[in-house]
Amino acid sequence: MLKRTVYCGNLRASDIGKTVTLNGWAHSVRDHGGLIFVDLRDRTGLVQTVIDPDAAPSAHSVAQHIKNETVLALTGRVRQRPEGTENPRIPTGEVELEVSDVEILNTTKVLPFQVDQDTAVNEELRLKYRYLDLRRPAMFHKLKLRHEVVKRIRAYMYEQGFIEVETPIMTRSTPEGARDYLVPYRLQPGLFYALPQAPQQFKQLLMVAGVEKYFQIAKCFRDEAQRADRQPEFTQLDLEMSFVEQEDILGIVEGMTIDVVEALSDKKLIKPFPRFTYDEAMRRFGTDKPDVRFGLELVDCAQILLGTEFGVFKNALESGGQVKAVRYPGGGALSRKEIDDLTAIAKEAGAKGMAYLIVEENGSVRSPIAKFLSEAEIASLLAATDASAGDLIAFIADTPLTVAKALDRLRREIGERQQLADPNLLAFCWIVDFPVFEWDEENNRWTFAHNPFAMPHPEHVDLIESDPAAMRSFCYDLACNGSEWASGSIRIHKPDLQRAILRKLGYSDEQIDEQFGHMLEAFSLGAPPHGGIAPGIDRLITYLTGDDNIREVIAFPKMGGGLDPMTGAPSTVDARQLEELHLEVIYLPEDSD
RNA sequence: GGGGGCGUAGCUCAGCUGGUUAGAGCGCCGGCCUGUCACGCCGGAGGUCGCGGGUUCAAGUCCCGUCGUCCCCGCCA
Repeated sequence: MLKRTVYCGNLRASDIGKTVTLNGWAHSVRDHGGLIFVDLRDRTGLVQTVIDPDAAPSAHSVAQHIKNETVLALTGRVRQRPEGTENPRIPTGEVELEVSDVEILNTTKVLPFQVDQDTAVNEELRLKYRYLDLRRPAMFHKLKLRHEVVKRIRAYMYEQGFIEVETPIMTRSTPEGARDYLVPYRLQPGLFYALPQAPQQFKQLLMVAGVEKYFQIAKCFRDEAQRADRQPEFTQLDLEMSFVEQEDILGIVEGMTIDVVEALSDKKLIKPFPRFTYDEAMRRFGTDKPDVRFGLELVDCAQILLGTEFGVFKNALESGGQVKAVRYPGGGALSRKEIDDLTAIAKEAGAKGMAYLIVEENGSVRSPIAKFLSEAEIASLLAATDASAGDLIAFIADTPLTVAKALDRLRREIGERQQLADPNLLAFCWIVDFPVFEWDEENNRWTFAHNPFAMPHPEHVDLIESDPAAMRSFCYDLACNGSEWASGSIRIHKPDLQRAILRKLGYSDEQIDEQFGHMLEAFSLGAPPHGGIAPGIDRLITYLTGDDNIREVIAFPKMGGGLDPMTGAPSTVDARQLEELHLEVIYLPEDSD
């Protein structure tokens, strides 16, 4: 085999005159009957090669069999392209390879789809032939970018004194959180390992072990329904530090994020990252992961509507609810149907309806609810929402949670429709001081709002019996453009407090000892104060590439049901395997659910 | 579990209010072509219109069911 002496994409005018060998794939072939042009591609890029029947007759006869994606070794002399035939669209466009020897290393059948074009291809087909999909330069660049990001993150973490430690993939199932993937235990019937949803307990135990600064590029597994930004297995930068406070963790992650984004992309950042408490984010944006690339903050109308006669608003306020509004710039031009669509979005979020005011060009107001409101109320509402001619103001009156949810949806919808968000901006922002508990209406019990290991604010610890909902913790999320990308907390490091929190979550002491005993014991054996965070690597890459689907930045992702059309996983297994694992598959009748 | 979109040639798609033999571009096969770069020109092959049922003189088109996939809700410490 003719072995490569240089990569295709690296050839430049400075190489003119050199005899080189290239290895790669035929990206496109242009056979003129006489001259044959082959654009040869390797992972660095393309270079044009020319096979001349007069200069190299034997090479030419072999080259006639070259088709797209034929695997080649080409030897020849690098030369300047004839004047007027340079290709300024590719970096190697000044030169070409004058081929003297052609070796066909492998041929190809008809391709399931063309790799030399950027036209959209059905995703299932791309995933079935992912190795072909990844040959496309745009896909390779994503793999490469991901590599650069992880490399840069590692360098940053090493520089900061972190130690990289691997934690087990086969571990113990945890009762809370997402559904676990289970691995049957062969040596004893009925026992299972679980794949980790995160290395949470291990990293805390590494702090007890005195590692002090730990990180890992960690695979995590959650058996939950997929979304565009969720895969059953995904990757996090998992980190934990001892003898630190919240500020130390935020500083490390903010510094790392800025370093990576500025080194590896052209995206703009807001520095320093804005910070909101959870309560403030909910009040101003209706969500704990706001897209702060645009304004349109929620406006609380309670003060204005204190004495209102409008039943819907009045009832909401009197029953402890809220009336809040969001401005839709230019929304006055919406048709009746478009307003109905907007209302449907609010209803899908749980709202009973959506009231609105439209400001006409002459300053008058058009609205189904105008007749229920006084002129003073309308004037105050317009002033409070900063409304101007052509705007629509959408109102939601309901419980605080529903108001927040509905207006968050509306705000995002408006932002998207009006293209208010700068696509070149990565607006990271911190959300801090999450609640410790939230009330689970469905199951009539307290559940944790963030994670069960988060340290409550010390001044709130006494509220655990009197007002658990008011307790706040040293929990923090880092959001970006409306999605969550990192989540962490300062942890509880004393057994008594951890036990008290778990009790409040409804665990009996027996259950606590059974499921968390090893943690509590560790905390009683000299656990240092510690905390950590875990940013999502896959999502970070999509921020940098602009992809809206996480599958685009994962080499071998899974489809919706967790299926891999390339390998056919998941698959059935031999009866003998099942027997060894003490498992029996039971097929329930169709309608048994 | 629920809602919505999509499913026509190897790939990407068009196919109107149902009406001759279901089309285009790319790819593939054959021929021509010595400066192209998505080379060009000529010719050709290739379709159970996802699957099943129904309405109709007639279904890619309308209806019902079903399967696959994508997005969203639920779910996701």
